[in-house]
Amino acid sequence: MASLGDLERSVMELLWRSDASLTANELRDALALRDGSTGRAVATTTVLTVLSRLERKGFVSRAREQRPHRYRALLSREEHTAELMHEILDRSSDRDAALARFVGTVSAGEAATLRRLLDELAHR
Amino acid sequence: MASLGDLERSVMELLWRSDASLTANELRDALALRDGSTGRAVATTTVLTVLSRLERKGFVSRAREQRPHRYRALLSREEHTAELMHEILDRSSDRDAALARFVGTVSAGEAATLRRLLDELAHR
DNA sequence: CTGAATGTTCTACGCTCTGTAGAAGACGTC
DNA sequence: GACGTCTTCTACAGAGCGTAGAACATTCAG
Repeated sequence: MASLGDLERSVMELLWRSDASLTANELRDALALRDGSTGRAVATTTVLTVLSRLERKGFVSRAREQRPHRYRALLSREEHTAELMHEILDRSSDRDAALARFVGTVSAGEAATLRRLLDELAHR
Repeated sequence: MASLGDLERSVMELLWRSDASLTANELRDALALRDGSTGRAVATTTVLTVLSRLERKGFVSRAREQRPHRYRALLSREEHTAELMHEILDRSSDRDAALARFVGTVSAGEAATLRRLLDELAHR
């Protein structure tokens, strides 16, 4: 999976947060509002360029029928995160050893969550 | 954690595979040998530049006392993988949801491995 | 139907990262 | 102190990203 730049990531965050699809101008406004003064003030064309690149990279889809075009994330944030985790595991020569390290470093709460998830998985 | 380019990653792979620390020339030779014809033939200075950058990024340490300098990975490959997985989880707004997606997509064998690891964790 | 407003694509530029390596400098040895 | 070995300095090209104006396309009000 391709990696994301800062602005690309910000745009994806907004798309992930929004169930509905968004337009370039909505995204520009949301970027400007986010975090108040920290928020980026970017031109609409900038957002459109980023969206084109995100589309090319396979992160968003675009509804071309409507005007203005509406964009939405192809994967949910969680799916995206899960995919990245698998990708990283795939790069490791020994997946089990890497998993062991990972499990060894999760918090107690997360260990409990993992147990619960694995139980649910087993009982289905 | 900074990301790695192709050559940087190849060098890290070699350092991870080797318990001992290696010199720039050893790494150059290993790169040339690896995968036969696919192996990269790079100049020693290229390797040294990459090693300097890896040192700056905090991936390798260098023994400056000896000549030639010897380099070794600061983290094991598994530690590195585990760190990356945490980093990705940290970026997710809902770690539990992301974990759930992840667990939902692991193979049966890996699920079993995870259970075993969590059991060991509990009994210690 | 036409002009204005709105939206999209094209083009471009500067910055940073990475691969690449020669040139120049440092070091140890004979 | 000269020679070979090793390291640092400097440099450059290509790609990715943020940035956005200029040019083109579409829609809509009148």
